[in-house]
Amino acid sequence: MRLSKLLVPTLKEDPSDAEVVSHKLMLRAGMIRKLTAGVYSYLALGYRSLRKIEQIVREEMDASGAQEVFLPTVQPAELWMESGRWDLYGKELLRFKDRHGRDCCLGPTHEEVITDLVRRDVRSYRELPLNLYQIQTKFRDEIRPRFGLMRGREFMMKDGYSFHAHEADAEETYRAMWEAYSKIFTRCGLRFRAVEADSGPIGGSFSHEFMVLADTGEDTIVSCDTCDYAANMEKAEIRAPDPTSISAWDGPPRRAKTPGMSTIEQVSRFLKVEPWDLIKTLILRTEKGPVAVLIRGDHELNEIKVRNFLKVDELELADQHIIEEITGGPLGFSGPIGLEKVTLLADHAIRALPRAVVGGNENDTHILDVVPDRDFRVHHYLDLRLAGDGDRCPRCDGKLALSKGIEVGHIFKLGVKYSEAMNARFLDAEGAERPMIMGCYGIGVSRMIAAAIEQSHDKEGIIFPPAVAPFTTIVTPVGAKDPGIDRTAEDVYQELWNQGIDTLLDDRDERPGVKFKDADLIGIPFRITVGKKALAQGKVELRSRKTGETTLAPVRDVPHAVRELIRTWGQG
RNA sequence: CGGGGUGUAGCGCAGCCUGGUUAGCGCGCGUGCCUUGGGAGCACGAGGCCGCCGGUUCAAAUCCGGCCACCCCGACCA
Repeated sequence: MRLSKLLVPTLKEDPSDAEVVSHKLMLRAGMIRKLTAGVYSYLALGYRSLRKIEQIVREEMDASGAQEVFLPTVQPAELWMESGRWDLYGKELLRFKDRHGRDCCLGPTHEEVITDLVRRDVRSYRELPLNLYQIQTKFRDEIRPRFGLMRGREFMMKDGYSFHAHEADAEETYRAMWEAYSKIFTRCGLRFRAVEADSGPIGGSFSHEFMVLADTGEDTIVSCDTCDYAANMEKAEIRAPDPTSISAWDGPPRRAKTPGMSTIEQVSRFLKVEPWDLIKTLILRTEKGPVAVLIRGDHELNEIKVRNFLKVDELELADQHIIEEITGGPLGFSGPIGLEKVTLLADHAIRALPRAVVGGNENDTHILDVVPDRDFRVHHYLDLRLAGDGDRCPRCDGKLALSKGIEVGHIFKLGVKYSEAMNARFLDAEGAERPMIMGCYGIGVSRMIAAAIEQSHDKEGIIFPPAVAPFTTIVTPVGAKDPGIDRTAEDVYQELWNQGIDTLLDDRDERPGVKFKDADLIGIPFRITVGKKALAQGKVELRSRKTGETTLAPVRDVPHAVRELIRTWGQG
């Protein structure tokens, strides 16, 4: 295509309302424009990238045995009431009424619709398994959309759902999706990692997130420096410390006045001890009643772990009334000694404390020289905290390290949550009626563009991997008054298209500097510069956006040379 | 939803505190000359309901009130 005919409104300056690089660069490169908060229009370049990613997703999904369908965006409330999510989903679900006053919503996801579709037409185990997917616009009315395509309200997503007669079959598809996702992200030229994720209260299932590695990512990845264990923050397990060799303190506990000192920082400074000598006593409220959780002073609670152990949905810090009722003391001075009324959970690290400081369950009082299991009794020692740099790997002797990523894919074994709620049943070989076992598999297609840019850019602009670039090459004639240059540029351009390489021709009447800057900004992987000097030898220049390396090639060799560059792109 | 901030030409901004010429600057845009290997130069020019509504005043981009939009931080972390 000819750049002179495309709408590519590049910007020299950063738009004031963009914060992250991918957002700034996509705006500057003329790929997208904002319509309203979290909602973007795709211009030619942005849409080409989007479609390239879609196509890769489509090819790999089809190859994995899934079939593409297209489901409605507007969905009736009844379906959501049936699954129970009409009340649960919250304000992210954009609701409205049609002209007849019927409640409707814009689909933020499609479990209900797909389950409804399948339950109507599938009766027998002979028709299973099924794996259906679509690539479609989703709308989630996020509290605070931000970062451009990274966290929009309207976005493009590939969502897939599978239906099975047996667990084993569901797991096989799960693995197939894992493979397909790995191929997709690899083909897109992304550096990524699949990490274990928490599967929530649905139970017994498992889940993986696919994270694009980027320092600017919003999500934290916990990974082992030795083995291939990797998990997200919620899920990351920590190996318990070895039984301590330090003999416990044999003196009695002492009470100390700590006026107004209720935070870990205040108490440790005041008593001249380290934060890891303290025990935080957290009183939590759940729908099954209050519990107390002990965490070392320098550690942080992982609420998901508590939730999963207790099998509760609601979990929050108790208010001061509950705290006083449970502990007899005010908020900020809770401790495990004498806590008889509640279950007491403790992180593994507590057991290894030889001589700790705890709250006194009395205003302005802490207790020193406390020995766990001697001075108070813990009901369960568990892994209850968030992983940190240097914690021990649960699978090997390695150490855990934290890094940042952008979630671009999530695969999930759903089980029978929706099939049960919505009565999606089949008859098995014995003639018994059973709910279908489901899996669901998502890819944030539009987010992948942003992730690719976050991962790959420089001061000049975007550095697109060839597979997701709006165009693979750009032919840039410089020296406008020379008809030989224009003709050669035209020839190269035609030849590249003839050979199936999508190419942009910068036929604008602009100075070379402008063309170069724009080509770099929009991140076309390879630039073919047609200029006087090289052309005198019958050659053109071939430049890699990524490495900046330039080589000379005879005109007829260009398509071959480009293919070679694409092939070796990832190794540069 | 709580807190903070910003709305002035297509984009980025100044002006506002201390009301008073024709509301400026850079980029971009148009025309012409010139230039042509990393966002050139000169000249001329077009382009503004100063977010919206109301109030104060002889007079409002500027002061006051309300509304709207957008951005940032936070939103069960002792």
